[in-house]
Amino acid sequence: MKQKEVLILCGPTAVGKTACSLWLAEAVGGEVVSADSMQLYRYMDIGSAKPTREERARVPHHLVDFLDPRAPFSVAEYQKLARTAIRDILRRGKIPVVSGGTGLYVHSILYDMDFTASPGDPAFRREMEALAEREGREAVHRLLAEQDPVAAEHLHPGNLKRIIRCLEILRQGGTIRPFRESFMKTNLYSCRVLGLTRNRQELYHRIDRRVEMLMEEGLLEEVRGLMEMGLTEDDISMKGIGYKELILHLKGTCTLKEAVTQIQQNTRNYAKRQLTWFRRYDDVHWLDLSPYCGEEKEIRREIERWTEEKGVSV
RNA sequence: GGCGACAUAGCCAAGUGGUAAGGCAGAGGUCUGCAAAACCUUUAUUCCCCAGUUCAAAUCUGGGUGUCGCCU
Repeated sequence: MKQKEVLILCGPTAVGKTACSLWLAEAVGGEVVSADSMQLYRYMDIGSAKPTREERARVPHHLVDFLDPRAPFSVAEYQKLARTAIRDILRRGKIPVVSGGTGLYVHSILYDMDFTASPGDPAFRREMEALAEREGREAVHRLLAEQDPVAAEHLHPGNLKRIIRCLEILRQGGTIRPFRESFMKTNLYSCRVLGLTRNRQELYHRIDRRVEMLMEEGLLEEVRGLMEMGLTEDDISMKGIGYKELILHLKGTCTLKEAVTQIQQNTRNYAKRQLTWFRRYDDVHWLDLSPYCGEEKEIRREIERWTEEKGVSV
């Protein structure tokens, strides 16, 4: 049986994923499948640091720039779309290169997560949120403890969102699997993971600089346009860093300078969380980009070396 | 030059005699349907310096240094 090879490229924001994903895809003759929860959306080109039209012309891209920012979306949907895209690419005899910084999205491809059992129930969620509002988060946590003590033990009472999700699953007759059990590798494909990282200080500098560049490219205008389309801070797409802060500024809550500083801060915090997420996988091959300052050829060679080592070829 | 206020962690700060709150940043972590989300843990052997009072001082006293404000 022919092995179904899938390459995964992960790493924090601003580490240099886009450039590397292109080199990687070009090196193996692959196609990029994005695992980024913001680049999904149309009209959000600047703030999500989407690959440019030219970059997308070099290599076919999937799951980028196709979703209306007003549409509801979730991992469950992503998993379905990503697996379909991967299947199609494999069918055409090409190698899928999953590239992205959204840990949960990557996880939904890497691991056997099953979302089909219990769909989301907005009414129930609102009801539970109201309960938490009235009687505190502990009350909701207690509710979970009554129904599934083991799950409750694994969740901190403060983590309302996930407690509600557990209650939702139980209510629909589902069961909550012990947390560690979900870490079984999917046998859908054989995955190889390349993780990009950088010296922390350097990464933070790159982030600060990039946010300034996004502003120069017209992020404020982009956000203004989205607001004119009717988007508000309540839309999922507008929870994205760069969008939520500028909406506040446009609504007069803070100065532009404050908003930009906040974007930089939030992006740095986000990058740290991404690293935390990806570090827990022990089968990641880490590539530290810091030593190659400005030496793109060197990085490209490193990536090619990795694909050769792994015996990946078209 | 005179008068006054202030000096506590990288930053903002609470604390007026009883053994250094809190927030932010930083670091580490959690993760099965909003994940660029949500949540958790952690960070000052010491309060500008020196001397004194006291069983006990970030807190009181004296001196020094620095910063800010006002006046000439």
